[in-house]
Amino acid sequence: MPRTPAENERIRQATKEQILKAAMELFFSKGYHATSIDDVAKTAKISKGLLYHYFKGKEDLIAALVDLRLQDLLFVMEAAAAKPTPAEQIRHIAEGALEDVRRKPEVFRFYLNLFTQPRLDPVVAKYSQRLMDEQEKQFEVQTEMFTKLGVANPRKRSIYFSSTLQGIMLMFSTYPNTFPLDEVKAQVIEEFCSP
Amino acid sequence: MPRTPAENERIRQATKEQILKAAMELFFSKGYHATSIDDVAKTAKISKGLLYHYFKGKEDLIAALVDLRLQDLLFVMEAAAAKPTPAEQIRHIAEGALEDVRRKPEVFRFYLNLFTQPRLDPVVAKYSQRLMDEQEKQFEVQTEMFTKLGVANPRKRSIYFSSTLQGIMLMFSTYPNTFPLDEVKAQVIEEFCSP
Amino acid sequence: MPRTPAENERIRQATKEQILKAAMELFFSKGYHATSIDDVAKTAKISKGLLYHYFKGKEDLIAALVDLRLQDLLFVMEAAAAKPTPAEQIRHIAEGALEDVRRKPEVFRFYLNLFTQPRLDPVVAKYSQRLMDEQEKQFEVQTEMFTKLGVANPRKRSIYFSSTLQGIMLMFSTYPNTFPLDEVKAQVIEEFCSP
Amino acid sequence: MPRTPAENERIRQATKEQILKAAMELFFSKGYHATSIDDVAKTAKISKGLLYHYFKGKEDLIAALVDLRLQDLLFVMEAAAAKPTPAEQIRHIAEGALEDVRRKPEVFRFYLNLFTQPRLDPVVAKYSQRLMDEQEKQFEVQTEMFTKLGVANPRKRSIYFSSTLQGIMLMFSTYPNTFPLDEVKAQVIEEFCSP
DNA sequence: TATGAATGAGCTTTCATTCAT
DNA sequence: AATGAATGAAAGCTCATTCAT
Repeated sequence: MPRTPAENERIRQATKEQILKAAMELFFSKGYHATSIDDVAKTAKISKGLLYHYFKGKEDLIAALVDLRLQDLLFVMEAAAAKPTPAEQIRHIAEGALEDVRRKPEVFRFYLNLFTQPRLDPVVAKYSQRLMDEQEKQFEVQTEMFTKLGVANPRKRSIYFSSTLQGIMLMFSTYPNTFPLDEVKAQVIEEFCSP
Repeated sequence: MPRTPAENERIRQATKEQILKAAMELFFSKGYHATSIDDVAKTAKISKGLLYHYFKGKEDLIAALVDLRLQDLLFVMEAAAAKPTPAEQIRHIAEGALEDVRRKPEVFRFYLNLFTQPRLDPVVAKYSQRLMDEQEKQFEVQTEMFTKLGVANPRKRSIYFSSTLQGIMLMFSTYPNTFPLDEVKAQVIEEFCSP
Repeated sequence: MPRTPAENERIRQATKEQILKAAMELFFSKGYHATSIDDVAKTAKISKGLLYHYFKGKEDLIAALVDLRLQDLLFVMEAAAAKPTPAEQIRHIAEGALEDVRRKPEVFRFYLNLFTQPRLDPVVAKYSQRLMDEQEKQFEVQTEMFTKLGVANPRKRSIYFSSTLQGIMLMFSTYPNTFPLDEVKAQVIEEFCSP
Repeated sequence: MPRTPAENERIRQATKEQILKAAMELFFSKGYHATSIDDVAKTAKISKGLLYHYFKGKEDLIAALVDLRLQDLLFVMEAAAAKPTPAEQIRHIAEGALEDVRRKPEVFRFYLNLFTQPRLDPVVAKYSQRLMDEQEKQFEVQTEMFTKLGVANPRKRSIYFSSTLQGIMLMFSTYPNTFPLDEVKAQVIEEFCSP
C-alpha cells in the first residue's frame, strides 16, 4: 500500500528542511561557490539525486535561503510597524537588527556578503538584487516612521540611521568577540529614537 | 639584439600592470569566482602561459590586488596622521574614505565583499583576514586620535565612528545614484570632528 | 472487498495499454533516448513504480512496441496472402504499406529510425534486428508471389519492389504535406502488379 | 620560443581531424546517444578537456559531421550538374549515390538514421532538419533535369526517382551482403535516364 | 495494485594549471 | 619573454532503477 499523501508531505518537508539546513551550514561557513552539491548532500546525509528531486539545482538552494531571509526581514519590519509610537517602532528596528546579528553574526555576514556580490556575477547577482530591493522597500517604511517622529529631514535621517545600523552590524559580525554591542546599541537608540 | 636589463624590467612591470588591470576590471564586475584565468589573459591581451609566468596562479592575482588595497588604506592613514590636529586627522580619514567610495563604488564593494567572505572559504579567506588585520591596526591609530581629541570614551567613540563610516560606504556603494553623500558626509564630519 | 480475478485482469490490461499508448506518443514524437521513464509515467498518469510493475524497464517498452509493429506487419502480409491472385496479393502489400504510412507517417518514421539504428547501439540494436528479420521473412513470401506472377527474375523484381515501396514511404513520411502519394501509388501498382 | 602560428594551425587541424574521425567511427557504429564524450576522447587518444578546446560540446561534433555530409552531397550534385546532357546528369546522381552507399553503407545508414530522427528530439532534430532542407534543394535541381530530359510529368518523375534511389540505398545499407546492387543500379539507370 | 521517495552510476562540461616549443 | 595546446580533477546534473510502505 502506498504512503498516504499526508505522510509523503511530511517526509518531503522534513527532507527539504534537512537539505536547507545543510546548505545553510555550508554556505555560511564556506560560501556559495566553495560549497559543492556533493558537500550539501553528504552533510544532509542524502544522495545527490534526492537533492535534485527537491531542488532544481544549486541556485535553487540559495534562492530558498534568500526567501527565508526575506521573510525574517519582513517579520521584524511588521513587528516594528505594529508598535504604537514611531519612537518605539524605530527602536524595534534597531533592536531587532542588532539582536539578530548578535545571535548569528555569521548569518548576517553571509547575507551581507551576498548583498555585496559584484553586479555581474552570473548566478548570485539576482539574489543580491532581491535583498537590495527588499531593503529599499523597508527603507521607505522606515522613512515614514521618521516623518511621524517629527524630525527635520526624515529622509536624510532615515538614511543616516540605516547606514549607522548597517555599519554596526558589519563591524560586529567582523569582530564579534571584541565589539561592545550593548554600549553602541544604547547610543544608537538614544540618538535616533527621540525627536 | 637582446634587450638591455633595464628595458626588460620596464616590459616586465608594464605587463604585470596590464594583467592586474585586467584582473581588477573583471573581479570588480563579475567577482573572483566567476572570472576565469582565460578571461583575465584575454582581457589583458596576453597568453595564459605568460600570466603564469608573472603570477603563481589565480590566487596570486587576488593577493596582489589586496596588497594594492592595503597600500591605499595605509596611504590615507599616513596622510591623516600628518595633519596637525586630531580634528583634522579624523576629518581626513572620513573624507578620504568617502571620496574614495564616491569615485569607485564598485571597488569598495568588491573589497567589502572580500572582507565579508565566509571564514572557511579555502582560497579567499586569507585575504579577507589580511584586510581585517589592517583595519584593526588602523583602528588603534584612529582611537589614539580620538583620545587626543579629548572625547569621553575614545575607544567607543572610535568604534562608533568606524561603524558609521563603514555603514555609509556600504549604503553609498549599494545605491550610488540616490544616496545623498554630500549631506551625510557633512553630518559625519560635524558629529565626529569636534570634541 | 477484493476485486474478482477477472476484474483484476481487466485493470491490468487497461493499465498496460495506457502505458504503451503513452510510450508510443512520446517515443514517436521525441524519440527513445529523449524520452524518460518519468515522462512516460506522467503521460500515462501512473506512478513510476507501477510502470516497473508492468514492464521490466525502459527497454521492455520498446520491445512491446516492436512486437505490436511486427504483428501489424504480419497482419498485412497474411491479408495479402489470402488474396486469390498474385497480382492482388502484391497490390495489397503496396496498398497496405502506403495507406499505413499515409495514416501515421510519424509512426513509420519512428520504426524506420529504429530500423536504421547503428548496429552496436547497446540497447536499441536488438529491436532493429528483429524488424530486419521480419522484413526478410516477408521478403521471401513476397518473392514467391512474384514467382507466381510469372515475372522474369522474381527475386530481383521483389527486391526492386521492396526498395521502391520503402523509398516512397521514407519520402512520404519526410514530406507528408507535399508528397503526391496517390499518383505515386497508382504508378507503383501499375508497374508491379502486372506480369 | 613559442610555436609559429602556422605550426599551431597545423596541430589544430590535425587534432580536430583526429577527433572528428573518432566521433565518426563511434557515431556510425554506436549512434549519437550511445556515444559518450569520454568514448570520443579515448578513441581519439586525447583528453576530454582538449576535445572541449576544439568543439563546443557533443552537439558541435554532430554539427561538424553533418556539415561534412552536406558538402559531400553538394559535391555530387555539382558534378552532376556539370554533365552535358540531362540523361548523363541524372545518371551521375544515381551512380554517385549508389556508389557512395556501396563504399560506406554504415555511413549512409547513420545519416539516414539522423534523417529519420523524431522531429522533437531536443538536440538531434535540427541536424535532421538541415539534411532535409538540403535534400529539398537538391530535389528542385533534379526536377529541372527531368524537365530538360523531356519527360511527361517531371516533378512526379523526379519524386519517383528520388524515392526509388532512397529505397535502394536503404535496402542496400540494410543488407549489404545480399543486395544485388549492380543489377538494380542498371535497372534504375535504364528506367530513368531515357526520355 | 499502487505510490513516489530514494539511490548512484554515469553523463556533459568547466577550468586552473602544466608543458613543449 | 611568450604562446596556446594539452591535461585531469572536479563540478553540476540526469535518469533508469529500487524499495519501503
